[in-house]
Amino acid sequence: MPQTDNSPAAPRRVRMEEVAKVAGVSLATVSRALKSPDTVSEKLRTRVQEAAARLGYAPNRIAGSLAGARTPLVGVIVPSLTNSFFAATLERMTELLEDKGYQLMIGQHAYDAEREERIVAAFSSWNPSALVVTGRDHTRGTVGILSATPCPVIEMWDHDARPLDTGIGFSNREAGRLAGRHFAEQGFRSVAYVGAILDKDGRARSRAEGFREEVRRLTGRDALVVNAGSRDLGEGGAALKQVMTQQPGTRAIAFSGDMLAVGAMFEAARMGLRIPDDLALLGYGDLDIAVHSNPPLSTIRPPHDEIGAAVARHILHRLKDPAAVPENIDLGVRLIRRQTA
Amino acid sequence: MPQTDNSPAAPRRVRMEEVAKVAGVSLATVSRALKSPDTVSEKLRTRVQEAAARLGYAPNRIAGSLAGARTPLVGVIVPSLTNSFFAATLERMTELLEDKGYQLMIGQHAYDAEREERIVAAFSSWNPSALVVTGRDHTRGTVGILSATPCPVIEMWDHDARPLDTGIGFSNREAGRLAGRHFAEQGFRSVAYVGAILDKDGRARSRAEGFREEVRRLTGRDALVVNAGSRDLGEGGAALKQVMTQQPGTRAIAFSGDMLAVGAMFEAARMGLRIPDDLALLGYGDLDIAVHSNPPLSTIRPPHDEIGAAVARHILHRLKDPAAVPENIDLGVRLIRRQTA
DNA sequence: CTGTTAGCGCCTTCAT
DNA sequence: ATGAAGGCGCTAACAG
Repeated sequence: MPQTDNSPAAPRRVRMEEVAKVAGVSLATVSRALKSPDTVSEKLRTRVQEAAARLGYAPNRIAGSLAGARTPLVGVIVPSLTNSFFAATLERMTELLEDKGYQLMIGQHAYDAEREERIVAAFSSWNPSALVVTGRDHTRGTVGILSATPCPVIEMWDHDARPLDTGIGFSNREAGRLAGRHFAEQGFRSVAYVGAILDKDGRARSRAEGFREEVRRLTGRDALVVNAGSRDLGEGGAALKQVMTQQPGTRAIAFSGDMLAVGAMFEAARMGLRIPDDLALLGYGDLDIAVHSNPPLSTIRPPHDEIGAAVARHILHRLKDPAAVPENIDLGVRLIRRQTA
Repeated sequence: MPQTDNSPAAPRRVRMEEVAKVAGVSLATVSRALKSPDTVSEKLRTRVQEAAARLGYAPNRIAGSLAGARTPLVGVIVPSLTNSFFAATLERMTELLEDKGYQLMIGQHAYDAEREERIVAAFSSWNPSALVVTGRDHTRGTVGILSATPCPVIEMWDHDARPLDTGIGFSNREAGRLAGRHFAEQGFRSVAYVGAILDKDGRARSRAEGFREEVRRLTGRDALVVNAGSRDLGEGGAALKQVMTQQPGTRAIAFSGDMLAVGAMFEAARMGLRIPDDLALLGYGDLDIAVHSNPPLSTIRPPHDEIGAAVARHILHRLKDPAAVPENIDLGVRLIRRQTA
C-alpha cells in the first residue's frame, strides 16, 4: 500500500474538524458551507471553502451517509458485463449519474436467480439511492427485499410483466412477434428461431415465444425453435446446420443475437446457400458488425443505451422530487432492414 | 418507491439491537456471532443466528464501515465499459470478489485524465478496500490521491512504466514489437500500423511505437502509422483505403483491434485484394470473431480476463495478509497465428 | 466467552 | 446566520 496504516507518520486524513479549526468556525458551519452554501454568509462560506481547499479536505462519504441515511450509490444488477447490450446500458448510466455525484455499484448474476437475490440483499444493506435490476422475473426473496427497500427500484430491459415499482424497457415478446411478422409478410412458411441459452435467459425465451405466436397466427404453422449453447459467433454456424437438418427447406431464421446471425452467415457461405435468396437471416441487437457484415445484416434493435439514459433520468428525477411517481416505460424495438431479410 | 419513507407504517429496518434483545444477549455478542462466529459459544451463536434470521436482520453496511474504518468496496476505473477487453476484466473481477463479500464500484473516464482524477478522488472518499485503475499514466493529482490512499492500489493493463504500488498487465510496447517482428520475419518490408484513437489511448500508442521500433530495427524501414477515429469495424475499411493511398504496395498491416482488422478484411474483399497473399492482416484482441472470420484472423491476444483474475487474487491476498507486498506482474501477450498473417 | 464503553465522522435539529 | 449537542448503527478495545 502506498502508505501503511500503522506507520508512525501515517498522516491521518483531514477531517471536517480541522477545517473548522483553521477557518475559525464551528463544525456545523463547515458542514453547511460545503453542502448548502447559500445558508451561510458569504464571508464565512469563502473562508471555509478556502480552508477546505488548502487542507485538501475530502469528506468521508461513509460518515456522511450514516448521518444522512442514504448513500449516493446506485446498485445495478445485470446478468453479464460482457454482453454488449448491458455494457451499453451501464456505460450510459455511469456517464449520466457520475456527473451528479452518484456512483454505480455493479453486480452480475449470470442468469442465476439465487445469486441475484444474494446481490440484491447485499446492495440493499448499503442504503442505496436506487436499485436497478434486469428483467421482471425474480425469486420471492428478491421481491421481498426489493419491496422493503426504501428507494426507487427500477426493473429494466423488459416490459412483459408488471413492474414492482418502475419499469423501463421494451416487450421482448413483441420483439419476437415483430420478427415473426416480418417473415410471415414476406410469405415465408418454413421458418425457425435460434436463441442463445433459452433455458436460462427468460427474455430471449420471450422473444422466441413471441416469434412462434405470430408465425402461428399469421401462417398457421409452427416455427422450429433451436437453443444455442452460447451467444458466440461459432454457435450460429452450428445452429444453422441443426436447423437445416431438423427442418430441411427452412427459408428464414431469426436469431436472438447478431453474433449468432453472423456466424450463420459464414456457415451459409460454406454450405453454398445464398443470403437472402436461399435463406433469409434476421439478427437482434444491431451491433456495429451488422452494418458491416457482407451482406449487411437485417436486425431488430433493442434500445440498449436509451434504456441506460432513461433509467438514469428516472432515478435523478425521483431523487430530486420525492413526489415523483413510478413509471412503466416501453421504449420499443425497431426493425432495421438491411440486406439479409 | 415500494415503500415511502415517511409513511406512518414505515417499519423501521431491524437493527442489531433488536436481535440482541430477542436473543437475550448484548449488542457486541450479536456483532461477533455474525461476523466471527467462532469466537462465540455455539449455544449463543445459534441463538443469535436464529433471532437474526427470524427478524430478517440485515446489517447496515454503512454503520459497519464507519466503525470498521474500511468498506468492502473495490473501486475500479476503466476507460470504457463497452470495450470488451475491460468488460472481460471486470466480469472476472466481479465474479471472484463478489464471492468474498466485496462489491465493485465502477467508474469510467473515456480516456480523460481529469475525469479519472475526479473519479479517483470520489472513490477514495469511500475508504475502499482497494483501488484499481487502468494504465500507469495519470495526472499529478491522481498520483497524489492514490499515494495517500491507505489501501492497495493496482494499475492494470500496462507494464511499460513503474507502478505506484502494484502493477498487473503486460507491456503494450512489447505487444507492438511482437507484431512488427512477425511481419519482419516474413520478409515484409512495406508495412503499416492502424490504431484507434491513438491521440487519446496511450496504450494503443505504445503498441504502435513498439511496432515501428521493431520494424525499423529489423528492416531499417519506417512503418506507416494511421490513426482511426474509433475502434469500430467501419473504420477498419476506411483505414485500409487510407493506407493503400498513402503507401501503395503495403504488404502487411497490424491493427490495434480485431474489429478494425475484420473491417479491413471486408474492404479488402471489395478492393479485390486476397488475404493473406496480397496483404497480410494482424489483429489485436483475439475476440470471438477472430476465430470465425473468413479467413480466420491472426491476432495478438492480451490477457484480458487473466488480468481480472490476477487483480482479484492480488487484492484478496493483500487484504488477508497485511504483510503481503506490492507486485509488478507481466502477464504477457501471445501471437495467435491463424490465416491472415 | 461475554458485556460495557467509547467512539467512527458527519448531519441536523435546537437554541442562540 | 451560527454554535452546541445528540445521534446514525455498528465495531473494537477493554474488563470481567
